[in-house]
Formats: sequence, structure tokens, C-alpha cells
Amino acid sequence: MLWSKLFIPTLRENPAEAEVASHQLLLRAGYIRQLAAGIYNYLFLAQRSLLKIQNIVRQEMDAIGGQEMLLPGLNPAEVWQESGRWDVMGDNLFRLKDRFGRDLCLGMTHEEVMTVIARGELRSYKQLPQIWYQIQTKFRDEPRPKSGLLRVRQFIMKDSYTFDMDQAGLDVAYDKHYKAYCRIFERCGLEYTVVEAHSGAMGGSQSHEFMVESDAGEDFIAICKDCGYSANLEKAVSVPSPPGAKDPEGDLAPEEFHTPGRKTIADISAFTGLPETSQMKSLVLVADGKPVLVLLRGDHQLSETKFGSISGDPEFRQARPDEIVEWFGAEAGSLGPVGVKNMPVYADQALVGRCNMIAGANKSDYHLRHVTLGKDFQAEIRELRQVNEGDACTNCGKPLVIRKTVEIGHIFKLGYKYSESMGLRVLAADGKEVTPIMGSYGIGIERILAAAIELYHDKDGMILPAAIAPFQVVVTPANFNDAAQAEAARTIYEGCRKLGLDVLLDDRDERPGVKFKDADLIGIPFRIVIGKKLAGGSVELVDRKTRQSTDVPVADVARAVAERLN
RNA sequence: CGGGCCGUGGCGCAGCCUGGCUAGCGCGCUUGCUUGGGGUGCAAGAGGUCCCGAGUUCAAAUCUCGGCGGCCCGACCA
Repeated sequence: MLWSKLFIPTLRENPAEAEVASHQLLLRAGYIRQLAAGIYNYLFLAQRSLLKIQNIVRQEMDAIGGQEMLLPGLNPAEVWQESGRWDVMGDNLFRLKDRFGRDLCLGMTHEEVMTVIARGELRSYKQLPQIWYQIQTKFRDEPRPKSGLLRVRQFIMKDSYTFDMDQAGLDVAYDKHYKAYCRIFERCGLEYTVVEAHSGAMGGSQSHEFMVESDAGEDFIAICKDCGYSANLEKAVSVPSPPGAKDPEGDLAPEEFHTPGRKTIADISAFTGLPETSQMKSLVLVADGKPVLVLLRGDHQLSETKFGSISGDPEFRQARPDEIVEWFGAEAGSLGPVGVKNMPVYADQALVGRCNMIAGANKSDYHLRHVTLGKDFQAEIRELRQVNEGDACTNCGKPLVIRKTVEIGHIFKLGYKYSESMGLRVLAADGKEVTPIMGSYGIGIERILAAAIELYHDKDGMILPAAIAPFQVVVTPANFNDAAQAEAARTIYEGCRKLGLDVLLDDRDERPGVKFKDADLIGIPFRIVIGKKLAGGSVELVDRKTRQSTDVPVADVARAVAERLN
């Protein structure tokens, strides 16, 4: 295509509203323009890149036997009411009414609609397994859209759904998706990590997320570089670091001591001269309207996700000060487990094997020393803490590292939640009714582009992997008004087209500097520069990533690009 | 939903505190000349509901109140 005919509105300066690199570059390079918060116009270059990503996804989904469909974005309330998610989704679900006052919503995911199709049509085990997918627009009324395309209210998702007769079938479908996702992200040129993910309130089914490391991300993952263990921080487990000081020995009884005005773990640590690891942190939480006491080692943080699944109430909250006084007879800062009878007590694994620790006395401005789990109080032992950087890996004992990431894909063993609640049944070979087991699997299309930009850019612009760049090569005559250069440019451009390359000819009447800057900004992997060396019969082939320039004879340059792309 | 910042030609900003001529600057855009290997130089132009509404005032981009919109932090994010 000819650049002079295209709409590629590049900007010299970063728009003030953009903060993360991918957002700035997508705007500057003329890929996108904002329409409203979390709603973007995808202009020519973005659409080209997104279509390439979608085609890679499509090919790999087809390769595992996926069948592409297209479901409506506009959904009647009834199907969401059937699964119970009309209420569960809360404000994140865009809701509207039609002219007759009927409730509708904009689909944020399509388990329900897919299950409706399956329920209406699948009758026999002979029809299973099925892999159904679509590449379609999703709507989510995010409380806070941010970071350009990384968190938006309308986006394109590849979502697939599998239906199998049994767990073994689901395992196969899941594995197929796992491998297909790896191929997709590899082909898109991304460096990514697969992590174990939190399986949600739906039960103990398996889940993995595909993550790209980036400071612009919102998820933290823990990884062991040694044995390869990796998990979302919400789910990660570790061997806690050893306590900073040995516990006092002996069968000691709890002993009260005065701690006026010392409320925090750090205060008590400074006051006693003992490290934070010698204390028990007491948190009072309210789950399902009832109080729960949670105990952690002083230096540990509660994993809200872990507590949410243990308590069965992901919406749990912290207790209010007045509730704490009512239940404990003391203020926060002096709370502890000894003598607590009116609520369940959970203790984190890291407190097992410890003795004679420090905890609040349930009397304002007093603490207890010599408190021992199992002797001075009873608690249910659970995995409640969040992994700290440097904790030992439970597999191999090497230290874990924590990284900030963007989630680009998520695969999930759903189990029977939708097939059961929505009444999907088929007849098995023995003539009995069976409820199929389901899986669901998602890829955020725009996030692949945004994550690639986050990973691969420099001060001059994007450095896109060739597979997802809007063009593979740009032909840049230094001076298009020079007849010889213009002719060579056209020849090379046609040569590239004959080889099937996605080529852009920069035929604009601009200064060479402008053309170089624009080519760098929009991130085309290769540039063929036609200039002074044309007299000697050669042009320059420049690699956007390495900036290396090679002189190549005019007649060979198209082929040289094609070879480098392989 | 809580906290902070912001809204002035397409973009980046100044002006606002201390109200007052035709609302400025840089970039971009148009035309002409010039230049031609990393956002040339010169000249002449076009382009504005100063987010919206109400109020105060002789007078509002500027002060007051209300609203809308955007960004960031937090909460939230099957």
C-alpha cells in the first residue's frame, strides 16, 4: 500500500492522558484514538495488527478442532438469571431495557449462551466432545478503565467452551487449549509465563493464566527460576522464611505485659526488641456477616483470595472498630487469640511448630508473651498468607521471585456449574442421562498487541514482532522526487508484493528524517532505504530491532526480507 | 465508591492566584519558495462554544456554586 493514501495520524508528542508506554505509542503511532473512558477507536494500523493476531488465534484454535461461531453481544436477561450471574455480576454487567421494558445485557463472557445452544441441541454422548469458540466483542463496565488498551470496557476476546462426557475428556480439552495457547503466544512473538491461577469460588477445578511481564500489568506472580514453579500470587504457596529469632524454650504460660500506645506490629517489635516474626498478627474479618479471627505471623500479609475461598465469602470485609470492641472488649492493636470463644479462629501454616510468641491480650494496651498455638488456644490451620519475595519454593527450596504481569490468556476447568444450573443433559451409551462437564478458555486480543508493545519498544517507538506488525516491511525512498529512487522504490515494492510480503511504500513527499521517524514509530520490523547507494546498485535493509543496516543489491532485497522473516 | 490532578484551535502547553484592549506560544495544518539521509529554513495564511449551566460584576478563560468529562492512586476486577 501507498503511505500517501493511508490514514496514519502520527503525533510528535505524547498525549497528556497516556502514561504507560503501550498507550502512549498506540496513540502517537496513530493506531488508536479514544472515544470515551475505556472505549477506543481502532484505526487502520491497529485493526491490521489485531486481524493478524486474530488469524493466528483462529488457525491454532482450528488446529485443535475448534469450531468458530459468532454469538450475539446483546443477551436477554433470562439466560443470565438461569445461571445466577444476573445478580452475581453486579455493576460490571452493562444492563439495558428494550422498548417493551424487557431486561437485556451486553455479554461480558458467553458461558450462558453457549450452554443454551448445547442444551438445545446436544442429545447424545456420540456428539461429544465439542470445542466451540468465537472471536467477539465483550463488554464489561469496569470500575476503572486504565492504561490504554490494557483495561477497557469493550474489547475483543477469543473465548472457547468445551463440552465433554467426563473429567478425563475435560482434561484432554484443557490440555489441547494449553498447548494451543502456547503456540499462539509464541507465534505472536511474546515472551510469556504460564502460571497456576486461582480457580475462583466455583470449586477446586484447575486454572492457568498466561502472563507477560510488565510494570504496566496489574497481576503479581511468584516464580521459581530453578524448578519452574509459577503461580499467581493469589494462589502461590511457599515455605516461609525462618523466624528472625528463636522462640523462647520451655512450657511457658502466657504472661501479660503493658504496651501503652503500641498498636502496630512494628511498634511492638521496637518495644520488645524482638523481630516481627516473633509476633502473631490478629485480623478480624467479617464473612457472611459473621466474625472470623485470622492469625498470621507478624511479617506476613493476608492473602485475601485465599481467605475468600476458605470462608466461602469472597466479599468479606474487615471488622469495624465498634464491632471489634464489642466482640473482643479491646481495640484493634491489642487483639489476640487467647480466650476467644465466640468466633472461628484460623491460623496460618507458618505458625505451626512455633511456641511462646507475642500476641495481643484482648485488653487495650496490653499484649501477651509466651502464647503457643494448640496449647493456649485452638485454631484451624490453613494456608492464608501471601507469598513474600524470597520465600522458599515448596518444590525445590530455592527462593521465589515476584513479578508484575499482564494477563493475556486464561484457561479454566469449569466443571458442572453451567451444565447443571442450566439443565444440559445428554444420554450416555448405557441409556442414562449424563451432565456434560465444561471448560472455558479466553484470550484478550488487544492485550496481545498492548503487551507486545510493552515488551518491545524503545525511545523511537514500537518494535513489533513481524507476525503481528501491521506491515512486515516498509520501502523508504529518501527522496521520492528523485526519479531513479522512485523507480527503484516501485520495483522493490512490486518485488515484495510478488513474494507475498505485507509491504508499505512510503511515497510521501516528506523529508527523509520524517519518514524514518514515522517508520520507527509504527514499528515495522524491516525498512528498505533507497538513497545514495542506489547509484552503486544497492539499497539498505534495516532491522528495526537491532538497527543494523545491510547493503543489498536492488534485485535481491525483497528476497532478503522474505528470508529474514522466516 | 474514597483520595489527588486536570479540562483553553488537531496535539503539547501558558494565561487564572491579583477579573479589563483584538486569548498567547510551540508543534501540526494550508499556500508559495527553499531544502533533500533522522521530525529543513523563510514567508504568508486558516483554524477557538476558553467543557457545560447558573450566579457575582459595568466587565468572567480568570471569582462562586452546580453539573459533565478525562487521567492517576486506592477499593473493585467471574
